[in-house]
Amino acid sequence: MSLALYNSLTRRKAPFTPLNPERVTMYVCGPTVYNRVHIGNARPAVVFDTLFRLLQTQYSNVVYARNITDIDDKIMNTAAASGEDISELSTRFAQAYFDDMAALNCLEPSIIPYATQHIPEMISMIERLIAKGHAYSADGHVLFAVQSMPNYGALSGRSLEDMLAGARVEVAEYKQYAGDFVLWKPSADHEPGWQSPWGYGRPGWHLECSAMIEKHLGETIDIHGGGQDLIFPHHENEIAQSCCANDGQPVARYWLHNGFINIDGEKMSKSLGNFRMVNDLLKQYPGEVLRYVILSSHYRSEQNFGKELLDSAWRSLDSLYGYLRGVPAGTAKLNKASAGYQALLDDLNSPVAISELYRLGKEMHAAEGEQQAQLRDELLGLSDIMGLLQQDADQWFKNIRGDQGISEADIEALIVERQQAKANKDYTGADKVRQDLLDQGVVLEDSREGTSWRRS
RNA sequence: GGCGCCGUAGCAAAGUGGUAAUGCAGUGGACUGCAACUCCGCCAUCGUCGGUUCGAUUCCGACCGGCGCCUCCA
Repeated sequence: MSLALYNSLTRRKAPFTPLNPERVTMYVCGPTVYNRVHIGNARPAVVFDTLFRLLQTQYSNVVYARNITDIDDKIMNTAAASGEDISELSTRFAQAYFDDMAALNCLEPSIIPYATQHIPEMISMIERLIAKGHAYSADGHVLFAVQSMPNYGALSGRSLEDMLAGARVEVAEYKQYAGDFVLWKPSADHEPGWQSPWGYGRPGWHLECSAMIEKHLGETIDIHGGGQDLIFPHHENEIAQSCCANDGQPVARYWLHNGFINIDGEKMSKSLGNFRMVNDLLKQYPGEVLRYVILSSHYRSEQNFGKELLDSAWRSLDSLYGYLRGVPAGTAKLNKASAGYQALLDDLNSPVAISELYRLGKEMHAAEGEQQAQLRDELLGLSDIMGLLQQDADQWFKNIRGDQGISEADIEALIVERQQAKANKDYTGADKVRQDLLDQGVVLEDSREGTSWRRS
């Protein structure tokens, strides 16, 4: 089976065929950098990183771009509130985002374009849209005229009338039509901005993606991804801008959208105060645990994050690493005929692929010698696509869990002490040592070769 | 009001027109000085009610319950 993807535009799953197999292109909407990112931002990063890895098993040249939105009213407000320079603030949080995503085993995208570095391209696109009758300037703004585009609303599946019927926002008086959206807006003197044919101002939110896609990836890309909340208005407007600027050329052929993450059954929101920042979670859980949780459900479904889920994911990963522990290190080797790989090709069915990890792990554990080595390599080949099992198994169990733990030297010393007690048939003493260690999160495992330990 | 999504064991989560993968937890047993690890076994009829069908968790309809989006940046 070859890769099949669910396309939000057609609302169905279809075989993926790139425009140019020699250069497969993917663009994913990255964060607006005005704060630490929350776990909801991590989902698209992990999901599309997995797709990036998967595509690379099929095509030799995959170009993956994920942008940084570094000009935006939210950034301006945050900077104004703290007095920090806007570029310093956005640079700081962009780096924080990179750090967080790296902790989740996300590969670096091929290209990381920044909005502020593409102002000329955006201005040029606006000029084209005006020239072609799709945009107009009014009162220092430039607006996209949605009525000039016949099938505006195709992605989100709504008609202009429907959208306006439910509109709950007052219509600015400079708009010719209530549904028109901003391409360029004026900045006050003290606000960040750039000179343009329409005066000092800054770009509208949607424009950067259209301009950067065109510049770095081309008029029409293969895959465009992002969170479900971006379907409307962001992606709808991106389509409008790019398509109209390029005489009807589609901007993306496959639109992929991941579902939301909720916290304990509720949407993350400021009013509920239930944002889960990736950085905070990383203080309690290895990044791989967060990644495992994200991949343990299908990317299009809603996912509910909670402590129980995270703890259980950690124990689940312990099982997988447990199978690998004691098996000599190997080299990942992808078996393209395997059920796990086929599951990933089927619209990224990571839950099934993960279940195959267990099957392979069990088989490997029961096997010996060359057969075991083969199964190990196959296991690693599959887990590599998902960015899981990226650590040495022994190390996984020795890493300190939580805030702090007893040192390795102290553990070893206590084990020696217990051996002595056992040799003296002082089982009460031996058990006490074990219980003491257990109380500190260390589990002892006796075997013919001696006593080993792990943190739990 | 408009558009759309979801409802599978304690917690998660796949899946299929022919009686439901997998993980965690639980539980019975083997192993162990006792444990841990590991192994063997057990643990669901798929929100409710109708319809279509030889047969539905899977298709259709209704209902109940939960949720998302509906434009200038919450």
